[in-house]
Formats: sequence, structure tokens, C-alpha cells
Amino acid sequence: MPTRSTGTRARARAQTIEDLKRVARSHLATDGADLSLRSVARELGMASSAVYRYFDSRDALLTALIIDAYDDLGEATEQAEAAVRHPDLRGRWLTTAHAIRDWSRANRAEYGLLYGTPVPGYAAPEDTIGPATRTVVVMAAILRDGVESGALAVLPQERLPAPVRSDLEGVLGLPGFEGLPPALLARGMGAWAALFGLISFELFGRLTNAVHDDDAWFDYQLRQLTRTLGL
Amino acid sequence: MPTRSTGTRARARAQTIEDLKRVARSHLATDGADLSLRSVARELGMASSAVYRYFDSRDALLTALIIDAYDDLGEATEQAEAAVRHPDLRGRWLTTAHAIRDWSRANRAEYGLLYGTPVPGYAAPEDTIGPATRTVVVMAAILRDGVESGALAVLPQERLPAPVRSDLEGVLGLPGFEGLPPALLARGMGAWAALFGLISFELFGRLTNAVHDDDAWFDYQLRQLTRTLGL
DNA sequence: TGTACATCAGTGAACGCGCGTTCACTGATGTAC
DNA sequence: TGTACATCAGTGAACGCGCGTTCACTGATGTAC
Repeated sequence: MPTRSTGTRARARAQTIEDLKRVARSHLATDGADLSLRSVARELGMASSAVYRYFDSRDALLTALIIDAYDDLGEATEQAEAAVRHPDLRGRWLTTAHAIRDWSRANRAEYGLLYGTPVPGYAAPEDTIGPATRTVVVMAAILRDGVESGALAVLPQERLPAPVRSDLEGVLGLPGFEGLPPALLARGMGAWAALFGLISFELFGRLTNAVHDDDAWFDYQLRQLTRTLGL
Repeated sequence: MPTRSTGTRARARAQTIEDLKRVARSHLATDGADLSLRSVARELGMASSAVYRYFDSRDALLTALIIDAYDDLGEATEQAEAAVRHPDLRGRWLTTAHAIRDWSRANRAEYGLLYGTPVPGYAAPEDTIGPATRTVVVMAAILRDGVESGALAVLPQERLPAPVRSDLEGVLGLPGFEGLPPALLARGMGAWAALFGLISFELFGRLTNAVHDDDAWFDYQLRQLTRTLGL
């Protein structure tokens, strides 16, 4: 085995990184964002100092978890959406929304990390921006297809105030958002915020004692939301 | 000064409790929900053990902060809404929503405590339920007035699935919610979730790099939301 | 009005714990000749 | 193919810190007679 040796070491390294992230992820559920490097190392039977061979600091580990979570959510969403007939815009949107909720319910701690209270003293680095937009890009594509097919059109009551228009035009310059009428992007982002409002209320327990059938509730509200989206 | 003495001691006690809560509140901004009893005591120049004369535990202090925050938000909302002409339903709703956002922007840490990621290991006791519903009750009153005046009516597309209806009927039995058609309560709660979705996105920084004029953005989205509410 | 007693606020030391990060080090694994 | 050297993973002790909570205690403030 001549040059295969490098690969061995590299693979061992990748494996350890995976182990660290896996255990850290599992600790998120109990500790929230203030997870402890030492307890992660302890669970893997290694010295806490050894972790520093793999991550520069506790925050670097946290960042890795955040990026992974965005990517995991993004991939789940993209795959679910891709399985729907392309011309079925409404189905694509409903599936996208349900995929996001399903992932969030299955990964509550990660959801809190991504969409909950920001961790005090932690500033997300730029590397997180790309993965963070994957889900929004899926929605933007649905809206664009709707515009192209003529199913979606800007309404008279959607005249945008100048500052709103100017902000949206900035977004429309980013990859994945090109060629969408600003007013429709505004509509989409409103639905987006509403969707995450529903999910946050459900997962953060704001509906305890009021709503018991979470599935039925979400589905009903999502359908109403779909109507305001124009789908 | 005969029996006035009790009053003196009681007043000193109330004052100290206020001081503790005030300092704890200010620490929320930097520490988030894992604020430290010791650092609060330190800032007030008292021994950390003295805090236990006033609060049974760190969690009890946290609970007091949560209740205060709900009440503060509730009062700000009620007062703002009460200042609007009673028949102006749309104005009352817009004012209510703006009051909630204004309070949230002015009290970011408290907002995070109330509507962000739940604190791991902390279970909110029952005392928080009452204060927590004050804002929703304001909205329910607006909707009810709309129903009574004939401005709001259930739409054909608002036929409720049985489990949704049954959950809502439970809510309609609570004080402040009586006499509202279930479908309209559903509509209101959807708008409610959307409103908090907008505020959370803004305060938790999910729109950084996309939206710069937060005021214009919120106002535009709120107006669209108002339309779906039927006002 | 004055005195004995109970209540209460607050102290300071201690318990027992956890944390992130650094540092000098040991061995094992790979690389270059 | 064998050997000298460099790289890397991992250790364990240490630094310096913070935390919530308990406990026996001191004085001051109130209460009852």
C-alpha cells in the first residue's frame, strides 16, 4: 500500500470530526447552544485538549454544527421539492413547507440554533450565509416558475414603497433570485416569515394548552397561507 | 410612627426586589437566559447568598423576569390599542401590531426570553400563562368587534377540519375569547404567528444583508397581513 | 413609654462542581532518500 | 527495501476562572406586653 497511507490518516481524521460533531449535536438537545467541549470529549473518551486538533475553539465547533444543520435542512427541502411534478406549483410549495416543518420537528435543537434566539457573544461567520439560503432559493424557484407560466402576477395592491423596492432589488441580484418581480419576492418573503412563525410557535411551545393536534393545525394554516401566496 | 414600621420594611424589600430584577434584566442582554445570580448580586454590592432572601433559586428569578416582561408587553399593547377610536378596527390592529414590534425592538433580550428558543432545563410555571395571553386577548377583542359590526365574516374557504375546530373550541372557552367564530379565531391566530415570524426574523438577524430599512419592511408586510386578516 | 423577644436582611466561608484553553510531552504514523 | 526524519494525534496537568446553593452567624428592625 504505497501512497494509500495519506488516505488512511485523512479518513481517520474525517471520522473523528464526524464523531465529534455527532456527539456535539446530541448534546445540543439538552444543553442548547452553550454546549461544552469537555463533555463532548468526555463522551468520546478523549482528553478535552485533543479536540483542539480538530476545531480551533468551541465556537468553531458550533459554527460547524450550524453549517451542517443548514445544509441538512437545505438538502431535505431540495429533495422533497424535486420529487413533485414540476408544473404543480402548489404541490411544490406545500411539499417544501412540509419538508421544512418535518425537518424542524425531527431536529428541534438544530432548529433552535438556526432560527431561535441568537447565541449571546457568538457571531455567525460568513461561511454560514450560503447554506442558510438554500431553502429560500427553493421557494424563489417556485415563484419564478409561477411568473413564467403566468400563474402568478403582481397585484395592484402590491405597489412597493421605495425603500422596500430598493432592498428587494439588492436581493434579486443574488444567485438564485434573478428575474423575479420585486413584489412577488416580497410576497414570498412574507409567506416565508409566516411559515417560520408557525413552526417556531409550535416548536417553542407557544401553543401548548391551545393546540393539541399540531399536524392538523399546521396543515390548515399552511393552506390559508398558500392562498395568500396566490397558489 | 406606630404601625408604619411594617410598611417601611416591606417597602425596602420591594425596593431590593426591584433592584435585583432591574440588574438581572440588564444582564439578559449580554448573557441571554443563562444569567448569573452571582454577577447580579455583585453588581448590587451584596453577597450572592443574600439573593436567596428574595428568590428561591435562579430559576425563580428568571420566572419573575418572564412574568414582568409579559406584563410589560401586555400593558404597552393594551394602552396603545386603547388610544385608537373604537370603531376603527383596522387602526386598532395596526396599532396593536406596531406596539408589539416597538416593545420587542426596545426589549430584545426579553423578547428572546418570551418568544425565542426555550431555555434548556427551564420549565415555565403556570403563573406565566395569564400574563402571556394579554396581547392575544387584545387581538381577539378586535376580531370580535369586527364580527359584531359585520365587518368580518367567515369565508367559504374557511371550513375547519374537525380536529382544528375542536382545539379552537377549547380556546374559545377561555376568558377573553368567548363568542368568536372558530374560523375567525383560526384566522387571527394565523396572523398572530405571521406577525411574530416577522418580528423574530427582524430581531434574530435572519434578514441581515437582505433588508436594511426594517421599518419600511415591517410596515409593508404588516399591511399585506392586514389584508389577509380581512381588515 | 420601655423592655424582652422574634423576625428578618445580609455576611462570608465553604462545598462541589464545571468550564475553555494552553503547554510540554509521548508515540505512532507517514514521507523522502 | 530500509532507515532517518517530520508530521500528526492524543495525553494529562495546570491556569484562572465562574457558578448555584447551603450554612452558621451577626446586627438591625420590628412586635407584643
